[in-house]
Order: sequence, then C-alpha cells, then structure tokens
Amino acid sequence: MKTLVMVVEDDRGLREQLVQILATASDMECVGAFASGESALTHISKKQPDVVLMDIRLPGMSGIECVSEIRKFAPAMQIIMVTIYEDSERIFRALKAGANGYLVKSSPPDQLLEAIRDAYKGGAPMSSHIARKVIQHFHMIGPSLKEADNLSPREREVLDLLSLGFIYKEIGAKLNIGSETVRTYVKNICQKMHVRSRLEAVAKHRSAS
Amino acid sequence: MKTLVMVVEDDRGLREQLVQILATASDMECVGAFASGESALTHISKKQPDVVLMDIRLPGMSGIECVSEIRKFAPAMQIIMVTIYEDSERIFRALKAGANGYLVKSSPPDQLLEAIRDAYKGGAPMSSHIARKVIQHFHMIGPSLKEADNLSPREREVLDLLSLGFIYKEIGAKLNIGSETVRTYVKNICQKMHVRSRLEAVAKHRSAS
DNA sequence: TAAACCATCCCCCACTTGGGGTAAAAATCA
DNA sequence: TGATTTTTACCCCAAGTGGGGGATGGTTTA
Repeated sequence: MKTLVMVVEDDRGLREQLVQILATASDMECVGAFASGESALTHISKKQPDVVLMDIRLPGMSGIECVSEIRKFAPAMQIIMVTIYEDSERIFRALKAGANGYLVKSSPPDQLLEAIRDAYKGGAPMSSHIARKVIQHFHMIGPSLKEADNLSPREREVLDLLSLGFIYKEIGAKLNIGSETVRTYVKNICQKMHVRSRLEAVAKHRSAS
Repeated sequence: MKTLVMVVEDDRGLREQLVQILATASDMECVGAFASGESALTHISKKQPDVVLMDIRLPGMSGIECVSEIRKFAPAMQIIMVTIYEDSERIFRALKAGANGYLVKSSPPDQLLEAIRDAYKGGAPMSSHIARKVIQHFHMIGPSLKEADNLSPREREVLDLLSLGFIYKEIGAKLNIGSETVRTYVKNICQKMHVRSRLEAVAKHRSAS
C-alpha cells in the first residue's frame, strides 16, 4: 500500500518539482497537486491523502488557515509545512493550527521523502533550524519554577487535570480515585506551591509551562 | 578541531558503550564519562565539552537538575538527553531546564553521532516520537481561541484578576465594586466562553495567550 | 424610540472548595 | 530491614462558588 500524498503549492515550478520527486519514490503516490488552499479543500475529502505537503504563502487562504480547516474534519491527517519562512511567529502559528512537521524549501529531495515517511509513521519531521527554534521556545518559558518541582507524579497529574478545568469529582473519575483523595492532593499541592487555592496553583502552573 | 563530548550516565555498561561509539568517530573526542551529575559538574568547567550526553535517571541529582546547573554557567553548551523516558512530563521538564536535544536510548550508534553533530551545528536532535510529543504540545495550546474576544473590557479585567488567583472579594476590592457584582461578571464570562466554571475560563484564557 | 448592551447590585439554594485534621497500605530509599 | 515518601481515603466546618432568578441606570446602536 502506497502512502498517498497531496501537494498544495502556488508556484508552478516548485509544485511540479515536488510531484516529480514523489514520482521517484516507489512507496508513494501523488493524489493531487493544487495551487491554492481553496481548491485543495474541495478535493481533499475524496482523495483522502495520508500526508499533505503545504506551502504557507498561498494566494487567498494562507497555508496556515488551510491547515486549520483540514483539522476540522481530518484530525489524524499528517500535514507538513514546506516553506521558505523560518520566523518563529509563522512556525508556531502553523504548529498550533495543527501541522505535524515543518520543512524549509531548500531541503534536498531525499530529506523530503524521508520526512513524509517519518510523518506517516507518527514522527514530526522538522528541519534542523526549525527544531532549534521550537526547542528554544521551551527554554524561554523557562525552567519550570522550582515550586512545582517537588510535586509527586500523581500530584502533577492532578494539577494537570485541574488546569484543564475539571472539578474534583471528574478528576477522581478519570484517575479512578475518590474525590476526597483528589482533595487531599490539591491540599498538598497548594502547600507545596505556597498558594491558597487550586486556582492560584493553576495560574502558577500554567505561567510556568 | 574535534568536537569535545562528555558523557553522564550511571549505568556502567551503557556508559562504556557510549564512550566506544564516540571513539569510532574521527571527528569527536570524549573528554569525560561520569556516573553522576555531581561528579560531572566538578569537572565540566575544566573539560569544556562542546556537547554533553546526559542521562535523566541518575543517583542523587537528576539529569534534569544537572542540566539546570550547567545552564547557570554555560548557556551555550549543547546538552542532549539520552534516556529511556518518553513521557511528556520529563521531556518538557528537560527541555525547559535547557536541554537542546532528546534521544531515546534505543537509538542506533550512527543516529547518536549524527545527533551530536546536529546539536553542535545548532540543530535540536530529537527521536521521532519525542518530536511528535513536542509538536503535540503546540496542538494542545491550540489556535488561540477567540472565545475571549467578545468579552467586555470590564469582564476581561475581571478575568485577568481571576487568572492571578484572586477570589471574588479581593477582585471586588481592587476594582471598587461589590463581590456580588464580580460574581455576575464571572457568570457572564462563563456563559460567553462556554465553560462551566471560573477555573475552566482561566484555563482557556491562559492557554490562548 | 426601542432594542441591545454594559456595569452595577441583590436574593436563594445546593454544591464545591479551603483549612484543619487522621490514617493505613504501598512503594521507595537508605 | 527500617525509615520515608507516596498514594489512597475519610472526617468536620466555614467559606466560596455555580445556577437560577430579578433590578436599576447608562450608553450605544439599529
């Protein structure tokens, strides 16, 4: 079974180049190459590609918007951005919109094919510089304040669920423990983090993550 | 000029294995192999490695703590975590502490060497599954929800204070309004943001920022 | 002008949470 | 092995919160 790939790229030269690269791989099949996000969206449901190569700069709808749209009905489809932009702003917006990978256009053909295979297998292919920028984002948001450091794994688990807005009952149900036990955890967490309420703990927790 | 590499790994077998792999690379030189974070820290200033391979589970100080310590005096040193742990929790803590890469221990030798070169050149080597988990983090914090958009200025003000962990009384005092009024705002905010509680609203609010 | 929205305040009631405990089984460490 | 930490669970009580109302002016807008 071949991996089905779709290309969305407005520059005709580059688009045909991508299609040709795909043709050289015996384990892949190009099921469509479009010049705009709009035209890609009208065909994507029928074609059901496994992986989509998406340019960011497109006429009309941007590649990032297109990713958002695709994600609404195909949460598991693999989408790799292929673009010249290396600014953190676009990278993060694309990733937040739901992209699974991010390659710069200068990537050599074999790296492109390897990236498609990687994405298909559940990886997240990124060009070297892109990966570094992503990692740097974590350095920025910094060493998680030591306040949350000495929480036990279970306590951290509770704190995470708390951060998602669940009440004790629900957390208890999810973790298969009683809500009273959850209360105990929260009390311990509040003590360890030197805050008065679960809400402050969540605020502190999120600002550190 | 060879790339200077240091190894921090408590398991003797694996440590010597890593040293041997490094010995096979003509462009690298192992300048130290330590069994604990503490001993590594006492020698790292003299050895001045370009890249450090760091285990997470270590006796005494954890690998993550060790990374934090190294970052205090060597912000530019490349540190690659080499570990069996693939849980998001540890990955993010390590990255936040300042790690530049994250490999699982099952990585083959040539991938390890390539990762060291990648890190040295300014990349951020990650095993396939690790990269996916990092990317998923961005999917989680999602496309900045616009749900908080149609809040009135006053409501936003209340939401901000709420996010800092204040209770209604305190917010009322700060804004010179009654706590009952604050309650009304929070109720409206919850309605507008389609959530059940102030905590969910805060979670949504912060994750969108 | 009427409708819509905003900011402000109040009531009731059931549920949830914070703060204070106690305690035992399980896992981990020394 | 013994000591410590982690995980689990329960108690009481006072305070805070969520959900449902209603009410008064003021401003904007259709």
